[in-house]
Amino acid sequence: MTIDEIYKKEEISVRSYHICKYNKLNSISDLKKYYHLKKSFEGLQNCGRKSNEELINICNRYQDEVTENREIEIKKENPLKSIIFNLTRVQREVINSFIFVNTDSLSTRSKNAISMFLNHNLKVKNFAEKILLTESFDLENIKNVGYKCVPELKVYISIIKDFLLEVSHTKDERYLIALKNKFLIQRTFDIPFVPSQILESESIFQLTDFLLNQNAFFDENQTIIIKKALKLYDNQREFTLDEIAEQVDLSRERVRQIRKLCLDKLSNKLLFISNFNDDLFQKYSIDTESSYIEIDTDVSDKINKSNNSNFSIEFITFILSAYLKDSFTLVGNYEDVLQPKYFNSRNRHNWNNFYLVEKQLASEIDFTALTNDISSRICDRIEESYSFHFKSYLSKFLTKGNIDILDLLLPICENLINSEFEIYLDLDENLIFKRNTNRQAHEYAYEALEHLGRPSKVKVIFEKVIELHPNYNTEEAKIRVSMKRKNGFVPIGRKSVFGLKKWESELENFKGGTIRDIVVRLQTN
DNA sequence: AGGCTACTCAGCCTGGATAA
DNA sequence: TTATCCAGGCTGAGTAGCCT
Repeated sequence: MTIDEIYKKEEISVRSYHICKYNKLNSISDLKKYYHLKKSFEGLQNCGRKSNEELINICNRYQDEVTENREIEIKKENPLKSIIFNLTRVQREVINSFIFVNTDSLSTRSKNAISMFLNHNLKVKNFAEKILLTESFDLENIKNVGYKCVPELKVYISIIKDFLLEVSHTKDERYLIALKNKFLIQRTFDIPFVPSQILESESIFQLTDFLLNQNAFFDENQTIIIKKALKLYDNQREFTLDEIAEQVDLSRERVRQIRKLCLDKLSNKLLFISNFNDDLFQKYSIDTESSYIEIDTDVSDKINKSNNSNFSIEFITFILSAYLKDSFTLVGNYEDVLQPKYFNSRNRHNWNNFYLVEKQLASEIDFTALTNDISSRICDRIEESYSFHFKSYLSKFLTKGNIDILDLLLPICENLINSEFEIYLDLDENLIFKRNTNRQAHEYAYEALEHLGRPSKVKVIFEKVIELHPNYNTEEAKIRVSMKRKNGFVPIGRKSVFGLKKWESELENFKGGTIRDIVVRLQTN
């Protein structure tokens, strides 16, 4: 209680009041301290016997309160210390993630300042040691914190302190987690009401949907932009940047920048959902113990149906990757996959899909190098189909040379190349690169002659070509001119008869060449 | 004063689609 | 097969306003 309050209650005289003010004894505890030290107020200027009695009286009257206050002060200090050091692992984790998310939602300036102050260690122990338990702690002394940041950071610290105290009261994990969810959602995103259905179901998809629609992850414009520019929903219309720009009244370029900005932040924002404890296996038969998770239309339908959502397979996979961040790696480029119109495949593979691969397993192989290699092979001109054994090919991309792991990786990689490149292994597990150049006329003629098996007239060869390839659009003249020596043909005589060069060595009694050639040969023999 | 953020603009590049 | 158009990407320069 302050001296002004005492004076207002008319418990002390004007003289005593002035004595207190003049000597900076502004509260009862100040009076008490002074009295405790000097045992009398008479040493103060203007203080006579009457004022002294009055002030001593006040000290005695409010003694209980003072000692109470002191007790509270002691209680406040010591317990917090012991509370923090006695937290269980779950409690610490809960608080850690709370601090992390709260820090992340600060303004850039405050965030940078506070994480610099904490040496980028946002764990509760460090936070408490540097801020809550340091008596001399003063926000304004933190580098880069100015008067604008102070109120924001004050709220930030008090939220964390409140949360810490609340968490310390209970050890029931389920309760803790529900409490954290509610705290987190309400405080982090400033959302006053969270439907209990979301907290109870603990569905990460419902939560994502809710937070997106509440503009919790991004502000209103940003949310509009990512909803239209990213492939978040099933069967959604693709908008051009110009269309979106018109809706949010910004330039096309700015929309692109915001989209990039949000996309870069999206997975970080989604980390929030890992606070939930969703039972993916029971609900959707997603086995989080397996080495590879594939979301097909069946699973996505199931998810959308039970959550009343309409997420695309790609975004569902993305959400899952955030949720399962500790045990799974998201293989695939998120810009490629989530931005339908995005195309940046300068010298690299442009991904169609995401793949959720168990973390350990994913670290064994360089998926990027693998896809880039296949991609560059496909982009090259392939004059002739070729193939090699897939398993030994894969071993080139192992990061730790752990050959034993290949059996586990093979089905994953096979699936990956099927959907990324539409190329398939044959029965002997060979990877086949099919010819990608147009077949030329002479090749058709060659094939036809091989079928005919003996030197034939152009007309016959042409008919054979048409018989073998009814859809091939060509003419007799084109076939005739294509049959050059360099392409492996030999003309025989002057009657438009052609054979294959290779027959000269394979067949007896076969000698190709023009009449002149034949005469020259006979003469030299 | 100087840093940071949000934003715009111009210029140039690329790949895909389509017309010639 | 080649030329052209178009959407979209990247980059650097620059502005305004706010904050420390």
